[in-house]
Amino acid sequence: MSSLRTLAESLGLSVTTVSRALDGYPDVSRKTRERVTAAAEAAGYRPNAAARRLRRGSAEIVTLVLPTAQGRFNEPLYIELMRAMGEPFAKAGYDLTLMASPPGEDELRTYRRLVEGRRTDGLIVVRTRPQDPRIEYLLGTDFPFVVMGRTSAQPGIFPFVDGDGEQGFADATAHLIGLGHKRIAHVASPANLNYALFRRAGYERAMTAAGLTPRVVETEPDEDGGFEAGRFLLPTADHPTAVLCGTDRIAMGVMRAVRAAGLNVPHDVSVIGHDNLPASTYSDPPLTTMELPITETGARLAEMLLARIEGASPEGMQEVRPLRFIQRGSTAPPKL
Amino acid sequence: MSSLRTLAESLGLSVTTVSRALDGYPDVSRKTRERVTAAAEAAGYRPNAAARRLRRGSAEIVTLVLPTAQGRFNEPLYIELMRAMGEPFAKAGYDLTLMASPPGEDELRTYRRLVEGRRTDGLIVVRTRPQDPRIEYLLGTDFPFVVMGRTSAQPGIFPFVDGDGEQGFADATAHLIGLGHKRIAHVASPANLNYALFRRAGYERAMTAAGLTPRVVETEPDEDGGFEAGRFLLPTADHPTAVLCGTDRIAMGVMRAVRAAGLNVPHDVSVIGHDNLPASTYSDPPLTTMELPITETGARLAEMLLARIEGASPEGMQEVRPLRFIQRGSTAPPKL
DNA sequence: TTGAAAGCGGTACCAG
DNA sequence: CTGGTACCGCTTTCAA
Repeated sequence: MSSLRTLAESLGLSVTTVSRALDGYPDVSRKTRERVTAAAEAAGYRPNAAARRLRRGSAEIVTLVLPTAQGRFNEPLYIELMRAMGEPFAKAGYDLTLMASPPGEDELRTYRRLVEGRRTDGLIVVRTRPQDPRIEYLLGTDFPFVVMGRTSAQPGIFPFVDGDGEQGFADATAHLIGLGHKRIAHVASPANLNYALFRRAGYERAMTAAGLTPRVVETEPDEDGGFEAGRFLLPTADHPTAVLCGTDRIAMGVMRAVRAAGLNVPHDVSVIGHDNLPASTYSDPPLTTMELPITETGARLAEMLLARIEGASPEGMQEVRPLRFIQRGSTAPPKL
Repeated sequence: MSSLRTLAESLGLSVTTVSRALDGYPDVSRKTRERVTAAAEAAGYRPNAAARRLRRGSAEIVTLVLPTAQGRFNEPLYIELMRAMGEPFAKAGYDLTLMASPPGEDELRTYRRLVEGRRTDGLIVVRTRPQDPRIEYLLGTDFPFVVMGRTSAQPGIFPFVDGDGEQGFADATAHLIGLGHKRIAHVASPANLNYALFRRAGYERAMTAAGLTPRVVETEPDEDGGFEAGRFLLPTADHPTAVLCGTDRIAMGVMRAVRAAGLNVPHDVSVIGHDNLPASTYSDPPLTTMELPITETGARLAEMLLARIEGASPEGMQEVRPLRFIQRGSTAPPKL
């Protein structure tokens, strides 16, 4: 309600002076500033965001667009990411908002609206695909954005932070081999999710290096997908003694399939996931898994995006970070 | 980039005409309209959101502020809620955004910024407390908002949709009693969460009605809290044969405590939760639980908020809906 | 059917 | 140190 003008009138000052006093410009007398801030406080004055944006040409907002195909994604992760990024952005004067959008055509339209309507000052892209139309679009503008994850075949340079899924899955595979496993399967997320490619490659590399034959089943990255994959892999006598899963949710499904087949985790079949969901600590048995430490990732992404908004070049803003391996109860040496 | 003015200049028309042509006013010749829309399309014109907002006095945004205390909440639920509300809002021309905020002082400041800076046109409040300062604040303005959940001791009338936790927990208790259970405990969320009060009241009502003695343990509404509560309840010989939990996450922790005590779910101890998390279908055993159907809830809340923004009275916008009971494998008759 | 012009509420340049 | 004033880009009244 209270605008700069009414505030100025009530003080007998000009809007100019009031504006400057509130924005902390140095060229206002201390006494005036104090009077103004007190009055603003008393009147509960907040600048009209739209007016300010129009004038300053900046929305003071950064946006994470979350693709939301039914139940497919790991939502708590993104809320955690929001938490991690919230503070640096707030400190820099930006509101961090999340918009949900079904993937596909509409998603690109959402990006266009945001960018071309200047509804936001920067974007955080998540859930990358190997060749990602959102990133393609953004690279064609010079709009500031950062990516959690990577792409595989994208021309152009952009800031990202990603976990080293290739190395992480190679290490996990080697870990299983070290325990004595030979028949190790990989239940992979669909190849149209970029992380799936890296994780699979790491698994295959480690298997091949050990002279073992990779066996990959591709499935939806949720519990149902894992369950089906498990039902497919387990019935035979020479079933895998260990299953490396693309995500924790897949792993949950696989563990259930193991039980359904009358087998035991980890005694008959070891299971490893990725994401370290809250539920994974409390599954039976607790799930061995790995994760990209999200707090540091978020902080770094925020830093990068703020730098890009300030005009910094994306050069050198590409970071692949090691995954943290979390040993729990779902892995053990194979039965002899 | 392309503004109304540049567009108008390139067409040799006035901004007035171009604006009206694009907004579908009837008083523009068909030929002009076609020329204008084609040119706008070609130039990739999007109206500057800030300018439009300033002029129209509406942000075309509605906001859900998600309180995010570390790990305490059921985030997938809110993403589902966003999905459910997204379409009705989009159809009405509003962007639905989510902002994460740590509860407490800062949260209220967030609300103030949004409301007084006119950064949004409407708010969705979740995770209500019995006497909720956010709702108190909003009731003091005439700003449009809706609530998922209720309060207990709030003066004033506002739109909400909530699950009937009182009846749901009474029914669940009666269900357990029907199975033959007599020693039924309730692991409740803290009393500063409003839903905890209703659920507890329902449990106590059903117990008392059956002539049984209620036994309530209060704990943090997550797996750790459930685990601790379980460890507290289970060691004695006359431990409860059934535990009704305030949330699924509590139930997960309780189930783990049951296993840790060398007991079996549901054979020795039945467990029931609330929320129907994705993980609950895949726990071992799958968790018996209940839920507020979220799609309909979201649709209704969106409808209410749009009506409020249009100036409708909140009168009659209070809905308490029955919970859906989901019978799974974590409940059984008690051992004799 | 079209155009000129007045703002929406701030910010920032310029002058005093 | 303070005030006048020209915008930011769009919508909308009023006049032609």
